[in-house]
Amino acid sequence: MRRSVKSSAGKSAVVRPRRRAARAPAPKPYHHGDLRRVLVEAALQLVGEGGADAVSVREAARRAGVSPGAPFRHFPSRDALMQAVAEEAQRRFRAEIEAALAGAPAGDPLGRFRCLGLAYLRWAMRNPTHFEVISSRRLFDHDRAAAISSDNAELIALTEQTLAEAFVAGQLRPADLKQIQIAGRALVYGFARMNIDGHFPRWGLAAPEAEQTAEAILDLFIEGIAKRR
Amino acid sequence: MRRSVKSSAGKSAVVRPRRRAARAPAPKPYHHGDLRRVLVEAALQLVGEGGADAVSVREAARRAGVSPGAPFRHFPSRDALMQAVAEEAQRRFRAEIEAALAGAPAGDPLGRFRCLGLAYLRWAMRNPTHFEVISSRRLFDHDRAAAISSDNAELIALTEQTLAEAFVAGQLRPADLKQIQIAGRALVYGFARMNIDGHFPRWGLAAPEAEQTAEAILDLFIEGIAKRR
DNA sequence: CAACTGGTGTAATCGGCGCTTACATTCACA
DNA sequence: TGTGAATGTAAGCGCCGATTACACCAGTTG
Repeated sequence: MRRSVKSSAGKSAVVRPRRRAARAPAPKPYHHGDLRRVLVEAALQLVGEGGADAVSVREAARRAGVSPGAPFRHFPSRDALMQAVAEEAQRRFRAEIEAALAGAPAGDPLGRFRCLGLAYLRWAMRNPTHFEVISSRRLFDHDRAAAISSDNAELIALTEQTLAEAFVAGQLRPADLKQIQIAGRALVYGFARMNIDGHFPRWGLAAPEAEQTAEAILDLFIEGIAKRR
Repeated sequence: MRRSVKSSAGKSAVVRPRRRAARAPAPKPYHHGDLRRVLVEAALQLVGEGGADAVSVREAARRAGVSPGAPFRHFPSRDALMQAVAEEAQRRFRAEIEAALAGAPAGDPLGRFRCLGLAYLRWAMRNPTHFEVISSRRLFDHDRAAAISSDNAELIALTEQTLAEAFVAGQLRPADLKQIQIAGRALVYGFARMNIDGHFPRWGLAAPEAEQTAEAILDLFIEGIAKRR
């Protein structure tokens, strides 16, 4: 929408004859080779530059050095491209979460729960546009993106399990676990989206403090659900 | 973006001669009279039908019965129109909040805080697209929308004050009030956006239960910050 | 009353976009 | 070596936001 992308055009540089010379390094192979991946990367880059709305199929094609119609050989629609972009972003997100969880204390479920939330918040704060892509169903159809759905379902199951462990370990005050889980998700998701949606300036929160505030509200929440000592 | 709007066009009905006949009821006055307001209403309607992205200046003009260029006499850009739409939505939101607060218990600050959160959640759940418009800075420039900014600043100040009252009344356990406020906001905002962004189906939350879950997580949060009895 | 002036709408147009179709080129495999 | 499928290009459709030149109308002023 509202393409703000201007694109410096150019591209006039020497339209070499297509016939590949005997020893020339194949200046313009007709077939790109890995266009699909390059398109996703270009789109991911566009997301990083101007948000999800700044992604246009044509611009991605331009950056990949192909004609405007070429991407439609690989993606039936712009939304399908965005879906692939979202899958890639989700892949990175998940890798981060799992890495964080690997370095979490084993015997302290609530501590692991905190690690999960912290990793979620950190990644969202440091990759706001990528987070934006995976957060809204408008940008891609979550239900159809099997990879994403299962990824997310796994993450949901993971927090559920962690919370259950924390409960049996006697770390939680009595409450509905499902409600705790949803509330926790709403908290971190809301904080991340407040960042994306530009709410923090109005709260007097600059970028550097935002991340430590994220940690603070997570701890506030956890204290709220933890059994008082 | 990605106009899905089809618009049945038509509009061919009798292009009466412009000269107004002696007693005719002025079939097509050249000047619309209140185009600005009508455009905002049309845009608001479009938001309700297909989300914020479904708003196009041309479609709003179509529904107002004017030419595609006419809106630009009143709004320098589509974003300016969206800003006006957001101001209208924010006006309604604020009215709802204030009405809810009017019927809140006077001597119980924490109860009033709960009322605030509940009104926020309820309005957001029942007017998801309107909420979407006022929630994202992408759809309009919050900082330039003086009316909105001050509205929102007032709401922020209101919750801050309510929390402070709850604290002096001894209703809160020791904690940073600002952090409580931000956490509370993140919670309700996150829940509302999870609804907008279509997360709830993945959580097994249907529309009817969502609203009572909203209440439940709000209570969970409030119990977390309240002084234990 | 007539003429001017400023506000508001129309018509035409521009470039960008998503997407489709027809055609060109190349690769992989029989 | 030939041939079909895969993958690129070229051209074009209709939509969009936005701009410009022009038409119309209302209210003021002489």
